[in-house]
Amino acid sequence: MATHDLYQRPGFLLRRAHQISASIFERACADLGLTPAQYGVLRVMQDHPGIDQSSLARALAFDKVTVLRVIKGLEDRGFCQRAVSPENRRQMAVRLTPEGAELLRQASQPVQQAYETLLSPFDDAQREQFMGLLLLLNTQLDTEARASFVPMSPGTDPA
Amino acid sequence: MATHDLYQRPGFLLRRAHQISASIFERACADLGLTPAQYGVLRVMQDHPGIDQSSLARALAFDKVTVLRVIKGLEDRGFCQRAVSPENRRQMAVRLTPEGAELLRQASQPVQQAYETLLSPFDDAQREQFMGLLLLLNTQLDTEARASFVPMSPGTDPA
DNA sequence: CTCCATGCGTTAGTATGCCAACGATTATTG
DNA sequence: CAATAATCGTTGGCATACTAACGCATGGAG
Repeated sequence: MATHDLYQRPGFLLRRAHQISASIFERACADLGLTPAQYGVLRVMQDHPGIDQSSLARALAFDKVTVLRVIKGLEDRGFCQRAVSPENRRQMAVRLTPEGAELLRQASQPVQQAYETLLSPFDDAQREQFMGLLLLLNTQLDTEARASFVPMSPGTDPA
Repeated sequence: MATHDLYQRPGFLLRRAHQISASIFERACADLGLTPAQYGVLRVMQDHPGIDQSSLARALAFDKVTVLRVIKGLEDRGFCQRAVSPENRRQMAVRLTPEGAELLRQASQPVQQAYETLLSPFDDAQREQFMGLLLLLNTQLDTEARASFVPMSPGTDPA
């Protein structure tokens, strides 16, 4: 009878939890005008300067169209640059501008605060449980996507 | 240093888990062309015939604009009807059509299947933990929203 | 009864997330 | 080398999700 109580369905609770999480993040970073997606994209750019857009999308399990739009928005605001890759003319190499790096520095504190707020209903043991279960669900059900992406592989993180 | 590993941030894991959950649901209900949001709206209509759009939105913690568009889409496909409430001309009373009720019957099996797939990485104890933690997070962090809505209150569910 | 605040539905705009399709480029394969 | 397949970026379209603002109806205050 799992279909009876709508509010106890895992899909419903997950959707709502994600909604709350995004809301907390956006409120914490409202001064910077930073959304969770934008933050994720900037973080990957920071760790992998010159990464191409499709690899960036795979790294975050985002759609490449979504990443394209997020990057364009960040570029318009001066936080990153795009240039055709010299190695492969199909690819656009993206990287942070100094302004983008500065934005990430300024975001560090509010992001940490959002993290604390989101997990505030839990004690330490529950936090560990929650993260572990989420990680298990993600790794077990995550077909392809980030599987092919190797973060921190040798030669991928210059500078 | 919680900001260091992007992939271990709860917000990232929640977003990804929600994404996976929605994907599983949509795949299971692909034949019916049913999304999680549409299913939720239909379920509330079933439980509360004649409910107005804003109350429906609060019941699901949806935005009322989102609910409006979902309902219009369902109306276009013949699964629900909208009519100005005789009691309050500001409100639109929505209810299932027989086709909508039939759709919900046909969805019952695939929805159950999606539920099973989503929780398949967990054993029974983990399922209970996971649901409990999600419920705790939602209830603790859910300001207003569904708080004002009383499902199954006397006089709210006419035949 | 009249003014005013509130609530509802709607429109418009922005941001995420998906799929399908296209041209361009690269890799593969015969 | 030439034909084919695969990949990348891009555009367009659809479905969520939010905010802001507006017209309209209702309820309450004076």
